[in-house]
Amino acid sequence: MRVSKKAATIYDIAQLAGVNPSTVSRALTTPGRINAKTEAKIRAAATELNYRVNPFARALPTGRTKMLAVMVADITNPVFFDVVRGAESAAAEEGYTLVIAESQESSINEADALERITPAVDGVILATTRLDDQTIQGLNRQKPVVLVNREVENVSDVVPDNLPGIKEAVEHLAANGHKHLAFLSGPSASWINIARWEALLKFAVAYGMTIVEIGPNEPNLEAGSKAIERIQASGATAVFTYNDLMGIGLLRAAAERGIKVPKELSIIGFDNIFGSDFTTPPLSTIALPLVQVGRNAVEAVLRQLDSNEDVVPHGSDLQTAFILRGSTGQVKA
Amino acid sequence: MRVSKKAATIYDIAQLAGVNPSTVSRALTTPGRINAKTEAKIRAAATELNYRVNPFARALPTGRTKMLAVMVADITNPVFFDVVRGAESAAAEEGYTLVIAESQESSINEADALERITPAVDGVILATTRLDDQTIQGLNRQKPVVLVNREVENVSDVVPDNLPGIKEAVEHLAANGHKHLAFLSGPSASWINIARWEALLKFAVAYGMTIVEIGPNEPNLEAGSKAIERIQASGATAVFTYNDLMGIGLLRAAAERGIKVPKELSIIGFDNIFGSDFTTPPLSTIALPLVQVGRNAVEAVLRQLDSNEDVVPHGSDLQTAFILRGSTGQVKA
DNA sequence: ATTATTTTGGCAATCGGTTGACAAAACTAT
DNA sequence: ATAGTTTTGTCAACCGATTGCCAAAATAAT
Repeated sequence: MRVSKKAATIYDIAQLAGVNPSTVSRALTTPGRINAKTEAKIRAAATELNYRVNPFARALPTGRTKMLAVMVADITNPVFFDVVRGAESAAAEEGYTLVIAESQESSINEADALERITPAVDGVILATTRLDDQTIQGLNRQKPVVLVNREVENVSDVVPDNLPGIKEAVEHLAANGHKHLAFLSGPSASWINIARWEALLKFAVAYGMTIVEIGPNEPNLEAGSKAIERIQASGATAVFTYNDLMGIGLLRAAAERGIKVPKELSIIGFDNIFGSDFTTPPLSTIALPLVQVGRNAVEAVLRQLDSNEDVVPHGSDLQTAFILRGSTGQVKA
Repeated sequence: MRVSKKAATIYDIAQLAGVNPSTVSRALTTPGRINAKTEAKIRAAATELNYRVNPFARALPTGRTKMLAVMVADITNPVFFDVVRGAESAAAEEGYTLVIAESQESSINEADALERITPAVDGVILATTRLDDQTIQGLNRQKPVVLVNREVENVSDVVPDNLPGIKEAVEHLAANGHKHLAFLSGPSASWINIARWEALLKFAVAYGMTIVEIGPNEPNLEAGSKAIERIQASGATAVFTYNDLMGIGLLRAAAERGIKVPKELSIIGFDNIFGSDFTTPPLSTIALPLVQVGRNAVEAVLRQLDSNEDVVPHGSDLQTAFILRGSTGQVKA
């Protein structure tokens, strides 16, 4: 067994400083409560002993662990990179530590992982959860929950406004002569998938275009590639994919079959993930302010924790935006 | 404040089952210690109350938290995601939870974050740390440490063998008529950077080629792009970049200047990150078995934890491999 | 039937902090 | 100088589990 001269405790400090342990606790946690000189002495002793508060000992009476959980469906999905990054930095600023868990796109794993982690954290951020509304509401009764890209009644969320980005994108296609659109959809249980579809539907109709949904599909490269036949069969000249990963898959499949993008087919993804501009042509996409989403999610959790509000009102000032790159263009003459 | 009917404790179970709390603890943690019938009754009560052990209460007497920390330099660097993924799944299998912290490529942040997290975990995995050897050895005295892609005396590590992949790559270049190589190096403090350079040097010389080091550089896209002039000036016909990110940056800069890859310049990255095959041409690279690296790192930590070994011997059976894609080819006639 | 042995479960101390209640000390005001 | 207030630090209970020790109960052996 690692011997590791075990960490100093407040009792060690108390002895060194010649005061009671509870005085040490007060000096360290409630500045001002204790006489300045005594506090200085205690702080000096703490420094000398290289004291670090034992987070578990503290968590026991207070119930606060200073940890937040982020649940993601797939840790290798680049969408999460930025969300996690934003969350990480916001959490660190407030002295919180992030715990990241992965559900591997399965609601069973997700429930499991959540059960393991929930007791250990002060709040939970669910990014692309597959849980049903009831489960989420139940969880929210135990610990503050914030949803990313999903809305559930009585649960806080951070959902950038879909409409601006989708509107711009549809406008762009209309301006380039497209008449027939397709949406290569993602998991049917995905709230954001439905939200995207509904917004697309609305704008396509508004601009006098037809649109069909092709799916559901797994939200990955492979599913994007495999869909090429159905896309072609649909007669659509432009296709939105549920996410960039699928868009990239589709781009590849098109290249393999000699289908020219954007000449014969325009492709627009969602998310603007890392690497979406590495492709040839670079993928046009509807970008989410992912870093800010992560930050806002942490803030929302902490707000619930600090205040006694049970629910933070829906809605955020975050917006999507269309990023025009090379995978979209004029419809074939 | 969230009311949350507070979680059931072993005392609640004890009352419901009509036994002593310590009996509950034994029944739940030491199967067999308690009469089967009593244990069944206790388990039933636990299930009925939806009991979850409070990890903090448990951690206090045992000192074990069932959590492991993974420290990464940059959470947006795709290299880490596979490592984290591997680590996550290995940890989950053993009932451990991963805590991920980011140093943002700064040794000060890293020391800070480590100080915050170390008391809360049973072991630490350092991926691309910027800490110096002494600090790492000091940390290793407190908690088991496993290094990824770095070696420090008396500290365990997981380092795939560089040589096979580099050898293959250099051979490939030699077979294609290259005579002058360059290595676009990464951070000078990076152990793996030095290891890669030394291996390249060795094989370049062995195959009768010249090689120069160009750097140090930040390990990101931008630094790769900015290096294009120096690469050209060096007269090298093939360049290895410290990582794929830099290789992709270089690829882009080359495209912008009309330099044909691989006709005029061959480029080989390291790591085989997500997206390295999205580029045009797709990037040839030296792949690390990153997922397995993550898994092995967790295993190494747990081995130290379970046994009383203080150090696990260096070396692993993991290897690098050259992945031939489109960014390398025959030297210009 | 009695003693020896093994199981089983309860008691109580412990981990390292936090915090309400309270008394001693210090300070203020009259 | 005395009573009234405020400040400061101590005491002790508590958070929820774990675990060594021990006695009671059950079982086995003679």
